[in-house]
Amino acid sequence: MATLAKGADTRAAILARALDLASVDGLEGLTIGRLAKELEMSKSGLFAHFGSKQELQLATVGAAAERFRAAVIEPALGAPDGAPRLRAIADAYLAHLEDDDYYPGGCFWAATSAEYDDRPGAVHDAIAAALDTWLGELERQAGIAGSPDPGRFAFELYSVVMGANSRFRMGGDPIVFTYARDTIDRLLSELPD
Amino acid sequence: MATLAKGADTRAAILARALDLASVDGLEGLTIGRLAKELEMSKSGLFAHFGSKQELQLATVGAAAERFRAAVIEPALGAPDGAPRLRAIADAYLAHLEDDDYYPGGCFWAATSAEYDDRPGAVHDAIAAALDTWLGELERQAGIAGSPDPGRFAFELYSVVMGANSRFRMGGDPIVFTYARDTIDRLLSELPD
DNA sequence: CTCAAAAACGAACGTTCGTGCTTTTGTACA
DNA sequence: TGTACAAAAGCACGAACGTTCGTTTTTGAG
Repeated sequence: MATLAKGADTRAAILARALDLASVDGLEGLTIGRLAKELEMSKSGLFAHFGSKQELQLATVGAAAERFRAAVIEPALGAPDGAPRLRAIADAYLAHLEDDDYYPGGCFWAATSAEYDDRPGAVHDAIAAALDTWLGELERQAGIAGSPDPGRFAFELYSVVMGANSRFRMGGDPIVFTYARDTIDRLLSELPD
Repeated sequence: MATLAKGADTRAAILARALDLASVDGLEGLTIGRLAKELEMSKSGLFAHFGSKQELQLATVGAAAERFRAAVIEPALGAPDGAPRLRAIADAYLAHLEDDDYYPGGCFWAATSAEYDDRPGAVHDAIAAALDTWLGELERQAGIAGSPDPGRFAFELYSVVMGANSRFRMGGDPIVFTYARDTIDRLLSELPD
């Protein structure tokens, strides 16, 4: 009983590769022809799994959300709510930026949110929803941790980890991770008790 | 004597429009055909000004650097070196994000640096150089202001203003500008005397 | 073993991409 | 007024884009 769901497996393989390509070239630069060539299958065969490029893009966003949850959110679920959870999430995020085995093009959300911030449509909405979910979780945990302004806290945390991604991608100097961790230390130390 | 340098004027008009398009669709999404259509001129006529798409992209990056300097750096030159200069730069940056008359797609550098962080080549290098210049100026001013770690200071300042751009573009809630200004207040208040 | 459904394929479509070549237009100066 | 030169246009090209079609291969259930 080698493979139960052959079609679903292929689809998963397509999306895994699509994630890598999109983190480098964006969701517009993600091309059906190139994706098919890399997977050694035909354009039309690949295309049939999604029916349109937009559906492929949406499926890729969904797969990115899954991978992000597995790499960043779930490892942090062992930490207690509040400040420890916030630290665990931030650590997991920064760690997965330093790990080349994840997106070869850095944070998928940094790349695609900058790409789609001005393009209305379903893809924009899907990315915005994923980011809101993440920021909402940061805000929720900041509230539990006793932050006087959880929205502001979540914004600062988001900014510094995204800034580290941006600067590391462009400048290549890993010292930005130290900067980011120091800033996170300070942010967390300002929380009550 | 209506126009002295007709060719140069056309070129400047092309680049001004290219800046707007690129801030929305990126430097890859910037297309010679579309740019020509919007300016009501022929593809080939426009193309002749640059000779290649990459030259157009590089010229656009140069024009973006000029516009950025005019909108953000020069208005801040009236403020004294150090903390006041840093505040003036940050204020000018945030103000020009709120002004729709500048890039309709938000910060040009946020959009294009995310786009090109993994594409090696001359365009990447030009963007990286412009960002390094800006961050270098922040770092220099932080040093003058007496920051114990100017590199870290510059990183934090960069992260928070870029985070404001990113969140405002995607979420649309202008409260992030308040968040950013509060964070900048705190950063500056930590500088000696 | 059969056979229908699912999956993948190959070829072609209309369009747009960047880029080259040739020709027309406009303008400054002799 | 004629000429030289820069600017813009016109036209065509090969390649790649997303998409559609009809066909072939693979697969799992009866």
